[in-house]
Amino acid sequence: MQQVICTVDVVLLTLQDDALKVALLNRSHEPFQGVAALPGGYIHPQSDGDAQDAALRVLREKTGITPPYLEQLATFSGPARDPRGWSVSIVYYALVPANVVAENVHPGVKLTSVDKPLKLPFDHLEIIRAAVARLRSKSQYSSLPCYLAGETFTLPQLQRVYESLMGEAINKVSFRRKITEMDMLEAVEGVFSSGVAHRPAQLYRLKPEIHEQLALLARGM
Amino acid sequence: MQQVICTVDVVLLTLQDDALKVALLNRSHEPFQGVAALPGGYIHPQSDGDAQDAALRVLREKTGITPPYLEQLATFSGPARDPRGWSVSIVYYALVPANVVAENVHPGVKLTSVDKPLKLPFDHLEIIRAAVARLRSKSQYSSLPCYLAGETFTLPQLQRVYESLMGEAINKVSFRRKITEMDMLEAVEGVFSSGVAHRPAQLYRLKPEIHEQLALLARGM
DNA sequence: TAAATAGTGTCTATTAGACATTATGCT
DNA sequence: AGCATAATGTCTAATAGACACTATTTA
Repeated sequence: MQQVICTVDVVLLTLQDDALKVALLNRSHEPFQGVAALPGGYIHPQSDGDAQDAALRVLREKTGITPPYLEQLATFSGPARDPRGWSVSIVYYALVPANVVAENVHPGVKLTSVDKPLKLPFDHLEIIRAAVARLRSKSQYSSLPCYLAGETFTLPQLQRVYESLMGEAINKVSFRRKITEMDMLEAVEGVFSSGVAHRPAQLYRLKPEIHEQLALLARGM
Repeated sequence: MQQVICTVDVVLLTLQDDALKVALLNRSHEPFQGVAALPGGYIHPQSDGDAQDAALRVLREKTGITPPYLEQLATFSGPARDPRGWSVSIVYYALVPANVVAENVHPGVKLTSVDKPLKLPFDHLEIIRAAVARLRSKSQYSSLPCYLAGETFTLPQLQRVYESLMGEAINKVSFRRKITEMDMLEAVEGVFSSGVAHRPAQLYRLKPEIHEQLALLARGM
């Protein structure tokens, strides 16, 4: 009969100071007790409706966060990735605005730059690299970065999010044409009052019908 | 302790008469014995190096085919998708040229149009829809369709493959510009002699360094 | 040499980016 | 008023598509 260990892991990503951070926490059990790793855990067949439910539960229990966006990344498997034996990890990635992290995150969760050289147990480094690659790839042609920008945001703020993810400046006029083409935002009454000495920008939010969905571009950013 | 059934399923896709077909075979065991379904089976932790190895083994054992392209699609899970209990299926999709199918496929494998209304056990219909959506999506901006076109092919043949997948005509000049931009083909010495009464087309094959990889376009087809 | 399709040159339309101008808040 | 940044208008560059023309094979 089978002896396959079945777990979920979650790559929680957020933007802090224009840099992409991943949430790590010190493991409470063996193997690798005390070592920083991705939040993860066993599937609970008695209570979990599917693997995504398990990922949401694990993320809530371990980090205190319920993410506005969660998507399956891939499944990692093999005999060597976990010292307990042949294992399967169904991995999800979550996008969370910085303020939602700050207000809800459990103490002990560490936000670490994804570009820093990380030492991580299991195949968690490979998993994080895959999640970041997926996010950056989808950011080229979709509304995905909006889920890192918060509940409401201005277009200059959103452009900074896209630029941080892509690692390069975007033409302002082209950016706004693309945002209009995606048809995913609605203006929030009242404007962003920056307190600084210049014209304030209009606030926007994702249209309700877009939540947890993605708007797509025909030809990319 | 856990009671999670861990399996792999494979969506084998091929182009036959310009239509996308999926390989189905009648199940040899319960549940759904005798019913047409995707090739699938248990992971063998003693012998499988990872889930992809299990998918290759299952595909070879059940259909006789070793695919030139195999990629993880997604993992499907939950308590209701399999009557045996809470289950996980790590699903792969394979692209195989029609002639490779014809020359190697086991008797009993049925190729069925993916657009036909299918009655399938488990969540196999949803899985096939996801695989077709992934293939069509990636065909917009990558060399993926080449794996459906055979070992060697002419540019008019390749264009027909792309057009069949996308469901619409492509401008010939633009298509050739995009193929050149992807820089993935090398000419095969000698030309395709169609035997029909017109100018023969140059034969091409994927560059060796592209095999099992994808060439990408900056702005799509 | 006529028919059929391969392959390419070139013009036009569409899309993206550069740059400039106007708008609007604050000090 | 003057500064800073938001928002938009408009010109230019780059890319995509339409169309036509040449090339090469067989009947």
